[in-house]
Amino acid sequence: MGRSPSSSSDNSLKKGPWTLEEDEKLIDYIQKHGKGSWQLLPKKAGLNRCGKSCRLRWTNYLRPDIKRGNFSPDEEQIIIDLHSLHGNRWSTIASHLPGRSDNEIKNFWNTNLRKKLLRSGIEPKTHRPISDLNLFFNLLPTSINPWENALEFHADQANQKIQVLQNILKVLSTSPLSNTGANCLGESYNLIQSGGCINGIDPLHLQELSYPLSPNLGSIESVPEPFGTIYMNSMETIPENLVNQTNGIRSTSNEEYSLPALVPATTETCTANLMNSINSMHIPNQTIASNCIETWGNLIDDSSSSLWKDIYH
DNA sequence: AAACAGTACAACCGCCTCTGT
DNA sequence: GACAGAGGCGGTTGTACTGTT
Repeated sequence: MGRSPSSSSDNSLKKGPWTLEEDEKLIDYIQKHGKGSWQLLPKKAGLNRCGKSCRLRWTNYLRPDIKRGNFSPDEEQIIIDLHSLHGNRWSTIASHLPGRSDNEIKNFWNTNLRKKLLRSGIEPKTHRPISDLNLFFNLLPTSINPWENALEFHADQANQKIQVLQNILKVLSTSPLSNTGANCLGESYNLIQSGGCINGIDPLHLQELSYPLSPNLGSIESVPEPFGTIYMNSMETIPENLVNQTNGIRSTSNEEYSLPALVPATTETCTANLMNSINSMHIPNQTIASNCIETWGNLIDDSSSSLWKDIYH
């Protein structure tokens, strides 16, 4: 493969920020003669720049159809979606956003979206949950960083415990998995205990994980397991054998699931809320196997279980 | 007001890919 | 098929700007 001589090899060529005069020369030349060869353009246009520099200046800044200014929420979502699909293929992403250059999108990703995803507990590279909790918590504001607020966090354990259960039940009640009734409860406990999520929601961290939704992530076959997470695109029940092989379930469905607002947790209100949640799941009582109830009872009682340790720590 | 930290973004660099010979 | 030139791409850097202490 051939390689163009580095633009840095000619020290007589100007580098750095473009002046207004240079911009005008470039615009004027291209308007009159078209782009043609970038290699020859600077000489013809009377610019002491390399062709690459001219091309970059034109495509990223000077071309008439360039759109400047803040990215709209729609554009943000498109970028996130496309990034989950194509990775750092900025030019490919830019081709879906008229008026935006690959450079601009790249900068916007690195300075905004990347951090936004990190703060949401999502690894920007993989668009999957951050598996390293230290990394995740380090990204949180210190006011909610459990490492730095250990005492306060500890005091809130009971409240969180109940809240997690509420979230789990809420998620289950809005999940297609709820069709599976008692098995769902039991399996979900196993899944959550292993660090999984239900329907894109991570009950352990009391937050909804919002995923860029890419059609090609829809099938179980097409997605390598990040840390034992299954992606599914159908509303069908997950086969029992498949569930047992994995740690988590995540849906790439477009549906938004909203978690219940955090509530003060007294024993009375929590019990009532839990019972309400269970009742709202439309699971026939007789289908809830006794071992499932026992599992959840043990879960609630056993503060030393690995699940609660995950939450507390 | 000054110093420092964080952010945004234009521009550069080096490698890769495409295309013509 | 091998080679060379040109353009394209993604990663990185430099710097201006803004916010915070």
